[in-house]
Amino acid sequence: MSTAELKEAREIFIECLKSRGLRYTTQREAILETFLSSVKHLTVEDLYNIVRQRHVDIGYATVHRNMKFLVECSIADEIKIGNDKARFEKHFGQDHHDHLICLKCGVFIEVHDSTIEMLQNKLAADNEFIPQRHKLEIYGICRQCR
Amino acid sequence: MSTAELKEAREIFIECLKSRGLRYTTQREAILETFLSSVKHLTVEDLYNIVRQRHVDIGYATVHRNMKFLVECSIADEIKIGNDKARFEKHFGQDHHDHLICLKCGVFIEVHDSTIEMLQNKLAADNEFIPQRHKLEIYGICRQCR
DNA sequence: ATAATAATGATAAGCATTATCATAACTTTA
DNA sequence: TAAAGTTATGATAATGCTTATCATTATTAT
Ligand SMILES: [Mn+2]
Ligand SMILES: [Mn+2]
Ligand SMILES: [Zn+2]
Ligand SMILES: [Zn+2]
Repeated sequence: MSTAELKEAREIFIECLKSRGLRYTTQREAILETFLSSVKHLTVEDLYNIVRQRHVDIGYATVHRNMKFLVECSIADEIKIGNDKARFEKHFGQDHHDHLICLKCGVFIEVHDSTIEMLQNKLAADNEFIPQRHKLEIYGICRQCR
Repeated sequence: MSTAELKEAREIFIECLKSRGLRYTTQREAILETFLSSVKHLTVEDLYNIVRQRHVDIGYATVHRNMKFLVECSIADEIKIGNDKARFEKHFGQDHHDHLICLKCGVFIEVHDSTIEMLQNKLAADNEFIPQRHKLEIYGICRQCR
């Protein structure tokens, strides 16, 4: 994530907070920056451990709470697979994509197919259903784990 | 579900049990028949409450355990949405389908598009990924809840 | 400075799922 | 059939993730 992107995300975050009468704290800044500068698809626990390197006394609940809040602000997306811990990835500034998920190593491969997206909308329309979001996950074995 | 289908499912179940040295008990029969004759997408708790009408002393753990086992025997499929309770539907004798899920009333609308399925396989192939199963869920508002 | 408001961090609660285990039921062996 | 061996059941405990609670701290408004 570039400095400019980080700056823009921070502005969105601050704006989202302000609109609800909430404050931009040092914890929130640390969580936002950690999230934006880390690899994708991390859990709250992963992020908590990274944030603590810089912000020793931060609480797990604070990280959890604010990751949920980043989702509300459309800065993060939450990914939930079965009963596993939720994982997070950037939403803001990133194109929509789906995931190929390796059953052996757990890697997430990001993919996109606009024809699939279009056909999904058609399925919804055929059923007089108003789609808001969707989830497409393909589980299998990745190249490395073959 | 027709009588013939029920009979066939029972045979598959018994065969699956036998191959593992397990027994076809009255509880297992009650759970299988309840599952096959009920509407789709019920939770273990739902099924537990229905089975109890006929089999008063059955335990929740037994229903849970055996629904998992029906999945192993490819008689049932488990559907897991977010942190909700798992739901089950028939696998045996039913074509693969995806779901439109209403965010208001929770209804599951079953849909299928073979072009989407084909394009999913292409996505996997392009990434040298061997697909085993997938999950496509479209969340939105159904006709009734409009 | 004082009062009001929100955030934090520790911890408890909630909830679905799964494990444990004593007892019961069933099957095999003698 | 009786005894021994095996599996299933049902009650309940344990687990794991998520979320709620609340006393304390920090920030903002008056
Ligand atoms: Mn992703
Ligand atoms: Mn279905
Ligand atoms: Zn892999
Ligand atoms: Zn609806």
